[in-house]
Amino acid sequence: MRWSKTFIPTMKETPADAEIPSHQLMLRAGLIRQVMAGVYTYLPLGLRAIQKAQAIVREEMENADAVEIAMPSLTPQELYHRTGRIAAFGNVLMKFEITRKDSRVSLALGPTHEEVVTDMISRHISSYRQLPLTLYQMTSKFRNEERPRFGVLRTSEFLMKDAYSFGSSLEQLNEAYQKMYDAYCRIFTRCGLSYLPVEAESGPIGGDASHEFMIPADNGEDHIVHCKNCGYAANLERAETGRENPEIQCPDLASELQEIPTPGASSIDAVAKFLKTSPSQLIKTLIYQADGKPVAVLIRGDHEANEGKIRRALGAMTLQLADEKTILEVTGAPVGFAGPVGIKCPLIADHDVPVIQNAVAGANKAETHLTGVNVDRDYVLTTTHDLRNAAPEDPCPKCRQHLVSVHGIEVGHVFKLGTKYSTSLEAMFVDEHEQRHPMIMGCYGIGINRIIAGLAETCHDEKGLIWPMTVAPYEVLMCPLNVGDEPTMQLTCRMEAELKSAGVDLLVDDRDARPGVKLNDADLIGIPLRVVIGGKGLKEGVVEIKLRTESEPTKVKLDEAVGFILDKIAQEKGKLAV
RNA sequence: CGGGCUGUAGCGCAGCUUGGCUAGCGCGCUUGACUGGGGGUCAAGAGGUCGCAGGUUCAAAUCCUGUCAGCCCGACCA
Repeated sequence: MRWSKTFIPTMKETPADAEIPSHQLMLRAGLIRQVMAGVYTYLPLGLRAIQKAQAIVREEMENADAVEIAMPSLTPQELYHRTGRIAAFGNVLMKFEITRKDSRVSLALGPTHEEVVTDMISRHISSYRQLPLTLYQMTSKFRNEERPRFGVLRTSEFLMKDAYSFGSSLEQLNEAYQKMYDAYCRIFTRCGLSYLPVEAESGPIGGDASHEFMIPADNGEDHIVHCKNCGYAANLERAETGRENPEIQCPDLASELQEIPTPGASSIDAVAKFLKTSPSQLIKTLIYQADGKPVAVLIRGDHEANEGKIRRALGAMTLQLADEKTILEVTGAPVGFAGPVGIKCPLIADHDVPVIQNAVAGANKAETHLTGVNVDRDYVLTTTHDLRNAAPEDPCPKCRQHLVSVHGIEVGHVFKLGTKYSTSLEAMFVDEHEQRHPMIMGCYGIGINRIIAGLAETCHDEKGLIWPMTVAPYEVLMCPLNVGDEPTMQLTCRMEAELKSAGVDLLVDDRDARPGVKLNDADLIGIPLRVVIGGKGLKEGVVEIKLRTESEPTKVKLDEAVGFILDKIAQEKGKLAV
């Protein structure tokens, strides 16, 4: 391809709206343009990178015995009613109505396709002999993000590879899951991404039922805790913390329970400051409604409550923070002064709460806190639970060494679904004993755009992008420095023909521009191999060949150049081979 | 949905506080000349409903009200 024939609008200056490197560079290098918040057009360079990533994903999916289909973006709302996800998705699902003759049809743009695929399978698979089966597709997904952000990392329309496995047994599910897990590792390695598989919020099956694939990056939205010692990695929300403390009793050194007026101090920080103590000395008492019934959740003041863990500990279906009215009823005080002592609802506490000696807690009385609060004497617990998010100072749950906290961009998620969708959509099979069972499913997603954005975010320098050879929009960029020079262009055309016939993805910068402009653009768009053809080199009978990652070019004799380039490409690809 | 910020040429910005000449600057773009190895020089140009609507005023980019859009923080996110 000739630069003059394609569309690569590079920008010297950074658009003011872009804050994170991937967004800035993808705009400046002419990969994307914004249409509206959370919606982007992919320009030729961006699209080519996407297509390279897709090709790798496709290869690995086929390799893992998944077969490609294409489901529509237009889906009937009725299916989401049947699985209960019309409510679960809420405003995230893009719903609309169309008119056909006299009837109105309720549609939704597919946010993911569990319903559509399961419904289809339920009509065509009825025997254990037809299982297992894994289907996948790469199509646009639609989610009405309340707040799209971070450029192309979180958008309302995005490309996702989604796969669904159907099996007749747990063994089949586990096998499909493992194949996908392995395929994902191969995909991200081949794409040149450094990634971290982390334990994620688990599904109905529990255990190791869900993993997210994260790209460690400062601008990532997800929080991960990672143990450098044993390799344990988990989503912050999922990571286990603390252990049950068997000795729940009042310490000997307990001081007296004392009521202290704390006017205006209702937040943890305010109370700690007011009483000149640290937040870790406080008991945070959160009033929740679990399946509609109030419950007080005790967390150490400097810790963060984890609603998923609380819900599981209570065995509740729904959990939400109580409203002011309920709080007033249960505690007898406005929001901010709840405490475990004398509260009129059940208590549940995190492991780290009863070990606080002479704690500070709300007095269940307006503008008042208690000091010298101790378990056993002042409030009663029979057991404790893991109810909070991991904190960076927590020890690794596996090896007790230090955890580090990092941000990550989620690029993939594998999930053991179980029978949630097959049950509600009646995707049943008959086993060898003529018994009917719901199929056991798994689902597996990859954000294709995030592969590209993640690379842009993590692989760049001050001059621009640095593509890995495998997903680069082009493998080689030829820069004839003076397109008006006859010998330069003769050589360029000859090499162009030879490289093309050797199957090289080639971009030729044939613009009549200053060398500085071309070389700076070359660095910006980050094509991995650059070939400079200029007067200086021609006099010596050489071209200059440089990897984007190298600082100095190699001078290569004209008749050896093509071979040299082919070797380099193979070498670079070899580094990412699996 | 709460909080903050910003809308002036394709991009980056100044002007607004204190209303007043024909709305400016840099980059980019067009034409020509010179130039030709890291965003070159000179010359001549094109390009604007100052986000939109209403109001105040003799007069609005500037003040007021409303509205729309974008960005950031938070809440939310199968």
